[in-house]
Amino acid sequence: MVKMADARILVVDDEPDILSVLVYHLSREGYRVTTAVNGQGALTMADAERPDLIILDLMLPGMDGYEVLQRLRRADRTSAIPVILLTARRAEDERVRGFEVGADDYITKPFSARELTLRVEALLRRAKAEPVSASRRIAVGPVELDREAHRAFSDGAEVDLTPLEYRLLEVLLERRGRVQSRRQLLQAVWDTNAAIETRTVDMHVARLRTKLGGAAPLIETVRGIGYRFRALDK
Amino acid sequence: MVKMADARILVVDDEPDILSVLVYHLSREGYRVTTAVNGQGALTMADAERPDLIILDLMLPGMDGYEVLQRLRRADRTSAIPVILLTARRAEDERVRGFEVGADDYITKPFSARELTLRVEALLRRAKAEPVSASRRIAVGPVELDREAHRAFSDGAEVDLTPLEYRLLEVLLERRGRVQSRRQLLQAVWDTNAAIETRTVDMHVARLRTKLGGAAPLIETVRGIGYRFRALDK
DNA sequence: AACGGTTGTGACAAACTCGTGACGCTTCCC
DNA sequence: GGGAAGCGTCACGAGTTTGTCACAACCGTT
Repeated sequence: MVKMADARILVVDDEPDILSVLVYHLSREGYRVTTAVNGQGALTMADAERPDLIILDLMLPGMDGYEVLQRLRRADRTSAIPVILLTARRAEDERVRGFEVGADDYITKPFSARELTLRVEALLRRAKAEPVSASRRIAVGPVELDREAHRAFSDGAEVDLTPLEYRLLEVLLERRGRVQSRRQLLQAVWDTNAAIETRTVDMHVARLRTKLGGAAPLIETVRGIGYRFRALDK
Repeated sequence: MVKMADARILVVDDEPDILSVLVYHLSREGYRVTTAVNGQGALTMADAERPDLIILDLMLPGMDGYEVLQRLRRADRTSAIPVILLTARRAEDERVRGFEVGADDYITKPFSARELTLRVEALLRRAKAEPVSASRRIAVGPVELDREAHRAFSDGAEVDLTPLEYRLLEVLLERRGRVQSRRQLLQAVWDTNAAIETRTVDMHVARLRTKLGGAAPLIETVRGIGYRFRALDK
């Protein structure tokens, strides 16, 4: 496995104890760690340092974690940086909201050093694997999309998709590996804040699954959250 | 030395290890690499993607490399793409057969990264020296256009086209394989930002289809988007 | 002015797409 | 174990998109 050390990680937390624990473990793994103790600092740091990963506590004085995340995602320079949210709360809707705003992963306090480093490694690996393709062609596992030709392939064979199915697949592929809530998908695929039942997304996911075929479920269901295209990059 | 990066290369191999080695080295050189793991996928891909170069393993499950190559050479759209054959076998007659079928070069496993990139560069340079289109004649599948004489042929027989139909066909042929929205076609064929209904395009496409004849739909409809000219293997 | 050919548009039918209610199954939680 | 919530899937009808016909406007030529 490729060693991911040398990656730069920005840790954002206002509690000194937690901050130091995080810095300790991450440094030990060989990451270069920088810190911020509030939202404004986090944004400044993210923009200046362009870290490879951000670990962000939800509870911050002033601007809270959600807002930091939202601003990160809106800014061109930082919108692609993977973010792990950190929270003491376990509530389900916290998670949902986090994913909807664009978090890539989630850690609840208390956490073990092992859990931390595992998730960090996983995210860095994934980020490296996907060179953020706005390109002509997206390929993930057996599925491919030729955007110029507007064609989709599964296992090399062309798959006939309706316009909506095509867009849905495109969005899922672009955000492969990340959970997308039904609402996010609605927003991305139907673009407007259309008055459409979220259940409708299920229907189209089912249609896509059928058309793409294959034994392994390429589009995974994340119960209570939404869907995720399996990240199968080689 | 001219930098050849940005060229698109299709790599066809069923062994994951070899595939990833190839992809790694080629990506490193700046090429845009796509892959296929069997013959059928390779053909589909070659037709859709129109890579600048194909690296083709002889040993494939199902349809073997020779057959893939033969079919490539028979298809108008892909017949000019340089192909490098890849094989573990050293036998002389393998090489001979490969060249007879239309390979441009040959690499035996194991190979060094340097050998690979040298041959790729050489072939791309050669291919670039002879530009394909903007020429007097465009031929795609059964359809041919003689631009100097301003005449069109289908299956060898001349087709009588109106000026507008001719321009529309020309545009579609030049951008074959890519979807063109009705608006794009209007812009390209009627050039001005003419105040013309987009539905009018449909009408002319229908007229073209009728005149070009043939069972196979040469001009494909991409529902919700527009039209795309397609070349079919013979 | 008539004529033959070309081109744009409205109209309509056919084909296709897509949202939704319904229902049964699974998973989760108490 | 039982109920509730989440999810997969079927079927259907309204709505949209496309293929095609017919026709009128236009244009250069006779």
